[in-house]
Amino acid sequence: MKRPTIADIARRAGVSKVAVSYALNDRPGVSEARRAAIKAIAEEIGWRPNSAARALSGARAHSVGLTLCRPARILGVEPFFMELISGIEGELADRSYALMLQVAATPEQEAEVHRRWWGERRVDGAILVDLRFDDPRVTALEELGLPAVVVGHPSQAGSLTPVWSDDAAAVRETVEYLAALGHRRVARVAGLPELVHTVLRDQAFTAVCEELGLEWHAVMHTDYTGGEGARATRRLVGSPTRPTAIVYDNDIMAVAGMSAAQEMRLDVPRDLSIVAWDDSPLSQIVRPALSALTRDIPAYGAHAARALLALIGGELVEGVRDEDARLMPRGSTAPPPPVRP
Amino acid sequence: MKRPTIADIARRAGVSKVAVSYALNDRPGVSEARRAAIKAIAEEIGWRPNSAARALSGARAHSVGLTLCRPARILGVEPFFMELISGIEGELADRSYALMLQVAATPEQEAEVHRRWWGERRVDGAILVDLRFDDPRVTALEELGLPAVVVGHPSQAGSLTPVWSDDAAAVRETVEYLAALGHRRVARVAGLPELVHTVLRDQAFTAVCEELGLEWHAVMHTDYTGGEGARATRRLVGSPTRPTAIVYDNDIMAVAGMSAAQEMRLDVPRDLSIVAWDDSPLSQIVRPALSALTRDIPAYGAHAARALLALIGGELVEGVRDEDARLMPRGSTAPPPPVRP
DNA sequence: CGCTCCCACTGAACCGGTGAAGTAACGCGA
DNA sequence: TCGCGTTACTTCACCGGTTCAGTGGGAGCG
Repeated sequence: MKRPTIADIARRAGVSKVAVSYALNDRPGVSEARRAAIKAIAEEIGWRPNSAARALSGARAHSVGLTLCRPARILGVEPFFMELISGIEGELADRSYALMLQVAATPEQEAEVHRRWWGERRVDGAILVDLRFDDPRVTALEELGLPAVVVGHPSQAGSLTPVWSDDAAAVRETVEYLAALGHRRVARVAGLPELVHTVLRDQAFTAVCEELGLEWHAVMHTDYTGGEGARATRRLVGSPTRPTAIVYDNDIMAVAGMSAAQEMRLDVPRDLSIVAWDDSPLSQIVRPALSALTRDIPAYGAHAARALLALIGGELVEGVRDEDARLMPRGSTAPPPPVRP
Repeated sequence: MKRPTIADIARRAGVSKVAVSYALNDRPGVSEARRAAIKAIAEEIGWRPNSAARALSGARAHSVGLTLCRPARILGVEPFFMELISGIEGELADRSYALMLQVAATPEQEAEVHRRWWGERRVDGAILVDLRFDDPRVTALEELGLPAVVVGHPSQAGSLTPVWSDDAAAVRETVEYLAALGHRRVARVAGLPELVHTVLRDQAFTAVCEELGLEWHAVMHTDYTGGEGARATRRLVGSPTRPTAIVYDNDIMAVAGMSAAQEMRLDVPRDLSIVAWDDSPLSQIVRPALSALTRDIPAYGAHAARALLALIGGELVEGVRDEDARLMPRGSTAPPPPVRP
């Protein structure tokens, strides 16, 4: 099957290639009657612009890139990424931009992928997630001059455009909520300490706990897996300073932590309150249902995509502050036990 | 920042563009000394082939497409897709092929995406998942002549190359295992009935149950969400013909079902045994841990990608039968209660 | 009536590779 | 010494769009 080109249309319309190009791109240079005729022919023979040809002359690839850097098992179990991708997609599809996806092993490899994409002119822009401190990807993208949006905090986004939500506010809401319930000993089971948002949440957590004058607080870092979530929980719960509430950085760890606590004969929420960061169907199907910090992740992705498309279009885009996560109290949080054994 | 082209290399090496092309592509036509010199220059100035230019002349886009068609929430919560993507990626990255991802609302829209990709020469091939009966995507890809691999059963793959695992064997293993434990009343909470693998599993389930002469068996269809999994469970468990074992089509429903059963004061596995199709970290963090049908999904994706690349390379590829899922017994299965109340 | 300006449209060049065909230099055997 | 084949290149054309610099004709205007 032969793909039609503008030359085919030009022949059938009895005009030059250029007239066809003008007509199809809604640019001046052809009469309205001719434009309509050309468009009709294009429609009839099912013409589509050859993206390679377009990219070659117009210097637009009409696609954007997203790299991920987590092991397969973790990527799979974190609903965050797929929901984010769905949101990005929706926005891109409207403008018939394509999304290139690449999974890498390290941030350095991700930067290398960006360099390759740029060199090969494969993408017009990139979206960064899982921002790190002194992130090599930020440096690489700045050097290349490739338009990019960082899904993460402005402080580490360099000159790239940040799309972010204020995790500190959500942390504050959560800790205040727990304190209001009467909790005085709280812990946070956090994700990878090299990620910016982990540290920002850590800092906010510590600051709010101290501000509220809580008796005791602690932060433990993990790799986001259920195994580490459970282990951290056992450690916390088994220690003499046992917390009465734990906030987890994702729902898998929260579920694992809840299971671990239940195995240690603790009742959730009577003996231990649990909060998960990032809501997902998972939070709602376990018993008790998890109190969770919820936000519209597909919308988050859509905002990032929209900002990127604007950047690519040459607009000057300030960072976009997305809405903060909101605490959704469910069955896993309650006042702490009145007396500690 | 200006991207170097082969013309730049040619100028510095004092040869023609074509000589550079020959040298860089390891084709005869240049002396070894010159080839080495040219490659050194390319390396030094960081040259990368412009993918658009290459695609325009060579007719290879060096990328493959994957479309998904499920709502964001379900995509997110199903580890299957991300793990599959990881596997596909690994294989593609080795040959520096890119992956284009698109989320669509319906199979018809997916077919439309394929048509667009083909028309725009954006991809050299496509991977199909969630195969349906009389799948419009299969027809579209056959018409277009776009190389494609179907992750699904050969019977519905048309002339496309199937990469599949024999779900019937896994169903048999599971039901025989449950029967050997003593279960005589079993149910299957299945996914979408329009998907081929759902129906094949349904048929195998029914056939094996009858073959083994079980007292009672049933299949219920859902949309894969935890909510429907829980609802199906409540219905099954609340009915007079209450099953002693339920097999779920994904782990989210299995977890939801287990929660629902526990809320109804049933003990898992004493009163009800539970098996999940497709293992994931989730199966292992809940209590009791879920007995699950496990398989190496990234490897599955890698095989699909490899088959597609071979197809694109012009090889004749027979279908690839992947290894079957294996039952991994854990704490959620046990002999049924001796006497029914 | 002649001049300018605008409109509708065309030809040529270009983007950065690849493929086919042509050519000069060289080695080698007859 | 000539003819032939091979090697190591070069030149030309092409992929399918876009951009730029024309160009011819008609309307508008003084």
